[in-house]
Amino acid sequence: MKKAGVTLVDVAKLAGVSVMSASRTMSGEGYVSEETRAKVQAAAKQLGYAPNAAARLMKGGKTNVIGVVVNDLTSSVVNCFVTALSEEVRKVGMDLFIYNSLGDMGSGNGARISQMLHGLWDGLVYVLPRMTDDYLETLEKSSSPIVLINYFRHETTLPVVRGDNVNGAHDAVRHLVDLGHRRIGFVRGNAYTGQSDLRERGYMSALSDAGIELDPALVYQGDFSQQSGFDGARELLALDAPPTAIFAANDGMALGVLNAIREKNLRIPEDISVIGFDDIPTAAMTQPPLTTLRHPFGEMAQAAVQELTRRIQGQPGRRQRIEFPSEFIIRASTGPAPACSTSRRSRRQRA
Amino acid sequence: MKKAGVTLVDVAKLAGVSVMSASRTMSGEGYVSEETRAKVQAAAKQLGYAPNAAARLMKGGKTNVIGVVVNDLTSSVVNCFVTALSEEVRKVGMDLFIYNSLGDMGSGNGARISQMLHGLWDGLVYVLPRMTDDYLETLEKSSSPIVLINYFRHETTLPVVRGDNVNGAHDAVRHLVDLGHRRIGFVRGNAYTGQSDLRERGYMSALSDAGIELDPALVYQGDFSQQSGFDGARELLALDAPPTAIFAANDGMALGVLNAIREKNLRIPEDISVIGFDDIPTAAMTQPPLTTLRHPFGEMAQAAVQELTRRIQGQPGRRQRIEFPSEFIIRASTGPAPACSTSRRSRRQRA
DNA sequence: TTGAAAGCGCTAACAC
DNA sequence: GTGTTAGCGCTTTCAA
Repeated sequence: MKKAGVTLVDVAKLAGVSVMSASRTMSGEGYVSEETRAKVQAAAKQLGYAPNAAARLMKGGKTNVIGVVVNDLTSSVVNCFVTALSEEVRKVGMDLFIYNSLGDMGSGNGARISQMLHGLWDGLVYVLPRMTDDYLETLEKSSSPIVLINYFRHETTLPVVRGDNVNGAHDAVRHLVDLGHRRIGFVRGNAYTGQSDLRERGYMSALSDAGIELDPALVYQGDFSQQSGFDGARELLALDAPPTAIFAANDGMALGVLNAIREKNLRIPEDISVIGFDDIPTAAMTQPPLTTLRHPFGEMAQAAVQELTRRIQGQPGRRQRIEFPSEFIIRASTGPAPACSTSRRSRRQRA
Repeated sequence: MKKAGVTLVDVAKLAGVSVMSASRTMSGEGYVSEETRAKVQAAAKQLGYAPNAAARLMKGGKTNVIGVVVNDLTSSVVNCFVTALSEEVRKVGMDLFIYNSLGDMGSGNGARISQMLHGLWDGLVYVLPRMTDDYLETLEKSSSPIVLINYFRHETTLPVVRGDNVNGAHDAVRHLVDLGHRRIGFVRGNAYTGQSDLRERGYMSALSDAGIELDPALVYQGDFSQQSGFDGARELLALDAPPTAIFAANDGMALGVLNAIREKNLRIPEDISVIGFDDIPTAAMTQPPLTTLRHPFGEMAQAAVQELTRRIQGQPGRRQRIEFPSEFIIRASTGPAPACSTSRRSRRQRA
């Protein structure tokens, strides 16, 4: 381990050349004779030289680094976005650094981050941000290019890449209706990000399109956690007229729903159908595999990176809002409504 | 949105003071009169001034930022460490930035990262690194403080914080033996990180301590994925003398094992017991909840950060190897060996 | 309490 | 091809 503080001057001195030749060798720009290059490289290696990034940046150059800020890295959705972003960013020859705000999206923290960003990043992406108004204001004033992914709460001047929630949820519930379900439960997430509300809107519109009246008893307030999905399903299944299908506002809660159903020894999907949202990796591996919806992570990440690089290069942003339809993924957790469903029962009553 | 490139000179000019006063105001160090301070702050706000981090760093100051490099952010274990590190780092008043190498731990990439690190981070943590020898060499030569978490492959001069794998695995298998199991399957992970081997060593030593001969047919080569756990369990259960318990080298594979068992309509743990390793969040939410082992993420993260900050402050590292015992978490996926187990059968044969 | 000057490590621009 | 000069934005001297 060499001492810190080896500078280009040291390398040049040892190699017996000028600082500029050393610089050219290290950065790979401009003409250097093979001989000089070799000498410099040898010297650099011997001294354990590492270029000082800060000094390089100071020349006003791009850092080729994009930062992404998230609230909570344990969220599968966030994870999918971050991984997709890593790949996209790499494709355009840049690097991605991730900052986990651990949920602290207060304005003080916002100021901290936007300070750190200045000069160290070429641009910033916020994934699923859940920030205070102050924070948003700080960002809007920032001089660095910024793109938000899946931000829904307020109007903003910042560019936003979004997945569609309403239509996706509508499709899902419509699918259940088409399968003959009439009593369809909904498990809400918390309101932080605004996504749960949108998904609920899709749920309601699909019901109303099908002429089914909304039964408030079938809507449970969860918090996006698996546990809350479990609790919610337990409650819904205990109703006098339990649902024959449950739509959860995210996959995490849907997993809890599956567990609760299994606990009651009901079969999926014969007795009850389940749909989630997000298509987290586990969703494909449950038993039965979960029918769900997904935002197109890859495409959204690509759009965000494109929009960001455009702005980094000083070109005008192309679009202020880029919306992607969600994909409906039908797996084995949904099936025809059971024969003993409400519709059948009502028919019997008529008879 | 203000134009980029607002500098301290601009602020000072607008405020009608010297650059130094502006600097002192912004950094909060040194004496500035209330009046000057107010003027400067007003000017800064009006111009949308943000200090240029790069320039600050160049003065050789600390950045108060620690970087963590991971291979794969989708791994739950990595995720747990990263989150724990975020918290620890924040506790000591620093910030954590995460870099996802996406599995590219070749030496070229290593050089890239260690270049970026230089000057931008005060120190680096590598979590579960799976790097080439070249890469490791680059790191060892680096002048920045570095700590590795859960690195097992080679000897290194870098400080390493490790979880114990051998004894943990030994405990787990010993537990099964105590419950009467004699035929215990093992599902290996791939060898990249060296952890699977260590866990297997614990498995073998526990068997041999109990006087059980190792049956190679009971060891399946997986790759840490849920799918491979599923495949492995299928194969083991199809044996003429199937195991009454399966120990998987990680929780992901254990989840696959659970699915395969369920698919065969066997009961857990009445017919067959399952143990995983890592205690990923889902492990507590399976049905039945998974018996497993965990590295103490929080304590390990704390140790890593402590060791790193010590080195950042120029103090000598306290220890080169810090090892933590793993915790054995008994949940409901393990139980007494079934009555029709091999031991019983052999007794019958004797009779 | 404030300001002027010097310089951090590097590279763009211009000579040689 | 190579070297010299200047300066990025900031802070650490030191002097006023």
